[in-house]
Amino acid sequence: MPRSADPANPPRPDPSRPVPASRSAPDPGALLAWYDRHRRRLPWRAEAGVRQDPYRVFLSEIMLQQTNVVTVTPYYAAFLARWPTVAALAGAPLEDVLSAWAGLGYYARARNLHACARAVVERHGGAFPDTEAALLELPGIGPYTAAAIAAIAFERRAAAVDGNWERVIARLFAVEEALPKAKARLRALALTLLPSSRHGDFAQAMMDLGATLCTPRKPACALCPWRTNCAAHAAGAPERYPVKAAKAARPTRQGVAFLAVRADGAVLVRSRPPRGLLGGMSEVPSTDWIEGGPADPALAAPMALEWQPLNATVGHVFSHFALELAIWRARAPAVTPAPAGHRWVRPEGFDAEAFPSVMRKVLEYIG
DNA sequence: CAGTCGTGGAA
DNA sequence: TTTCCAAGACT
Repeated sequence: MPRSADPANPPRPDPSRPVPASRSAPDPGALLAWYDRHRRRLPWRAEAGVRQDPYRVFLSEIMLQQTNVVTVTPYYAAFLARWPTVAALAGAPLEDVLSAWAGLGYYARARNLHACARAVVERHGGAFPDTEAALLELPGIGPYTAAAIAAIAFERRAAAVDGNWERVIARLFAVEEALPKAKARLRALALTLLPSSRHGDFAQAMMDLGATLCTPRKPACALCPWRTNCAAHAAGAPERYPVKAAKAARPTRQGVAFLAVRADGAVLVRSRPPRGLLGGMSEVPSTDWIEGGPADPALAAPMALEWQPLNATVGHVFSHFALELAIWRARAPAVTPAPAGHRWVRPEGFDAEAFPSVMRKVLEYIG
């Protein structure tokens, strides 16, 4: 391959800059040796040299998407205790899965987790397929997760390129192209790093490296097994990589939540539409959430009661907008029937409901 | 392909 | 307080 895209105008050495010392290619063996000494013990990780149950790899990988280890840990333990096998999870009602997932965020993951378990049972007889391509066909399993399961559970040679890999590779090769456009280039570079054995260990070693040494801020380059192979380190600017595109500003939307409290303490609740924001989750009835707020909130009240605006606002930040939710509260008689599509839920039943975090904040105002 | 889709912790 | 960030997938 030519060094320049333009053969008529080949790049010329810049005399004002010294030619950088050539770096040898990163050796996967060096990373694996580091991993053998420093591998983290995590609840979903098998002992060294032992292949992990594909279901456990699957469950942990879905939960870990865009979510910290510390946050995932208790959810992983609860799911594994309640649904120890993919067949058990497939047999559960979706509402149970959603309520167990409540608080973890990105609720499409819970819907897809459940759909995937059912697909594994129905299409594959309850055993996860053991190739990256077949895994990729399952709901909720994308390029990263397919490669991670294939490598960790089945010892397939696959590049499980996650945010850690991207950061490590961007630094190793000083990739100037900005994410997310750079994803294809980073993946191509990742494929050049793969070892010829220990594929599961290598996938996890890359993640450990990114999580413990090659961190976004203040990377511990002095301890890195690939220190001498790293272009960003050689340039003295590891934190400059990966380059990222600017993010869009986050607008603020307003709404009003209607907190109807029955004489016995029950609260009026409904379920959100099955897809989209907080899809399938439980909620206190509210107006639409829109920039500038609803013109006439009273029109959205779930039933005719004496609604009292509280001097309180619930603030919550979603991934792509912030929400300010005013609280209107009303007391309802003991025998008030629930309007169509709604139900009364007493506080003892809250744990069985799929209340996302924003709704748990609203429910603090029961009074 | 850029927008959608949560949450809580750290700096 | 604000910003960024964490083992991404789907449309």
